[in-house]
Formats: sequence, C-alpha cells, structure tokens
Amino acid sequence: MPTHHQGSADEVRALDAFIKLVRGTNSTLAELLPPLQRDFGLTESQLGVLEALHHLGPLAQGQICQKILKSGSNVTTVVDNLERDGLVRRVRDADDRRVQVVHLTEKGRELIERAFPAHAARVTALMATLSSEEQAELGRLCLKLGRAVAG
Amino acid sequence: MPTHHQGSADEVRALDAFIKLVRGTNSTLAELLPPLQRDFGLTESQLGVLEALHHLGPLAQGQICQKILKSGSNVTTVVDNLERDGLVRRVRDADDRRVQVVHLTEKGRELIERAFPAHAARVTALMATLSSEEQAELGRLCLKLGRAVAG
DNA sequence: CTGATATATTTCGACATAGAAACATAATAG
DNA sequence: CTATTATGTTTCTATGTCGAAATATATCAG
Repeated sequence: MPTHHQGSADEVRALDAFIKLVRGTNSTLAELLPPLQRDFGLTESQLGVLEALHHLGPLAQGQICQKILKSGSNVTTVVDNLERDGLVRRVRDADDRRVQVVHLTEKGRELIERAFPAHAARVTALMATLSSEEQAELGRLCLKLGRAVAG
Repeated sequence: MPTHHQGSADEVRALDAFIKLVRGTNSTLAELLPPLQRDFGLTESQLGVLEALHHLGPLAQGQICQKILKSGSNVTTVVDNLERDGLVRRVRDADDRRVQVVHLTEKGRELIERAFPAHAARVTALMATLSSEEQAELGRLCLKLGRAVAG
C-alpha cells in the first residue's frame, strides 16, 4: 500500500500490515454477512446477541454490552430491533429495576439454532484458505494486538 | 472462544481464528479512530477519501469507490459531508456530465497533510506490539484471506 | 435521429455505531 | 431519612453503511 507520506521503514511496514488487516477483515465480513441477512434476516450484531443469549441464557443489557463489545446505546437499538421481530423479550429485573434482562423467545431460539451452524460452516469454509497452522498463527497475532490495546 | 455449538475441530479452530481477527481489528480501530475524530474531526472514511485525493489527485466518485472499497451511495454521503465542511469540492466533468470529479480544497490539503502523519505515527506505535516479522506475517495472512474472497 | 441499454450519481429506507444528555433507580453519606 | 452520587438504560444527534429505486447522461442499434 504505497502512500504519498514520507515515512520511515517502520512506518511503511506498520501501515502495510495494518491496511491488510483491516481490508482482510472487511473482505471476510463482506462475504459472510450478506448470506446471514438473506437466509436468516440477521445482522452481525443481532447474531452476536442471539448467540450470547443462547450460549449463556438471559442477560442484562449491560452484560450483553461486554459480550459483544459495543456501546450501551447500541445494544439498546439492537435489542429494540430483535424485540420488534419477536426474537427476544425484555424483562424488568425485580431486584434492580434499572436492569432489563433480555430473554430469547422460542422463535429466537429456533432461529439461532438454525443460523449459527450455517454461519459457522461458512466461516470454516472461508478460513480454510489458510492452513490450520496459519489460522492458529493469525489468531495468535490478532489476540496479541488486541490485548496490547484493550487488555 | 468457546461456543455452545457442537462443531468439529476444524470448525472450532476456524471460528476461534475468525473471532480473534474481527476483535483484534475492532480493538485497533477503537484505539485509532477517536484521536482522529478529536484531533482532526475526521472519520475513517473521510480520512480515506482525503488521503486518496492527496495521493492521486482529483478523482471521480466512482474511482473513489474502488479505492476505499465502499458502495457508491456511501461515497456520496461521505463526500457530501466533506464538501459541507469545505474540505473537498465537486466539479461536474465536462466530457461526461454524469461524473462528479472530487477535488481537495486548500483547507482539505492542509488538513490531510497534518492528519495523515499523526495517524500513521499512531498506527506505527500500535503495531509495534508485534515484531517486524510478526507484522509481515500478519499482513501476509490477511492478504491471503482477503484474496481468497475478493480476488 | 430515436429508442433501448448502460453507466454515474443521488435518494430513500433500514440498520449499526458512538457519545452526550436525560431519566429511572440504587446505594451511600451524613 | 434525605441529599448526593453511582449505575443501567434510553433518547437524541451525527455519522457510516448497504441495497434498491430513481435520475441524469451516454452510448449504441437500427
């Protein structure tokens, strides 16, 4: 990725790796998200919320925030849309009435049980571009990078 | 990333690598974009458009689409906002009047010449979490993954 | 030249996303 | 017990993002 900017060798290398990281991620998502939308009517965030609820059981919205690493206002919006579609319902917590506990509905459970395996199969097929050693190395490098920031 | 889903070893490995890829990318962007907004008032897409114009000179919107890998309607929106802020201007092409050629303004040029080096320095500092060999390997793996999809 | 087709951009509608401010409810200090 | 502070959620405003439909202009067939 040549740039106009006059950078050191360190900068050129870092920018090159960074751009490939962002573009590679975007390319994979561009491949995975349209089928998710077409086959199940779900966005990435909606899938994340449903999967978390399916895996962990009912969660407060604040807990969902932490799981999917998005802002509180965003979780409100995503849960609004899931609730409108009948996939989850909000239950006001009796002990702490500030809290909305989000539950999967039967419809939501049925959907995530179909959608997740299909999505996982697509991810697997796509990642098969890389050998298992390469996949492990990619994961290791991304985790290291992410931890340097967030952890 | 343990999941409820009962998957093969291949699936578990692929999903693990994929989730780390997406989260690592999101974490780095979450670190880089707020300073870009606070210091220069720019979003990622706005930076991309200004950098492309600075590097390549005036471009038709369709060419910008290809450079930043976004949809045409999105480029319209981003250029709208840049134009409103006085950073670019649209010039109707005389030969093909369907085409809008986007030019940097003096204000836009001055801004990108300050913003890009600052951004590049932040990217470099963040990527320094990884050794230069690791950065190169990360870039290689992401490029391979991206090409399997888009190429 | 005219009608059909192709291309560049815009508009529209829906969703994601963040941050700031508002709001409701807890929890704590005094 | 009341005032203050903290916390969980929502609302509001601004952007990005896409796809589909609309619009403007070009191009091409005949």
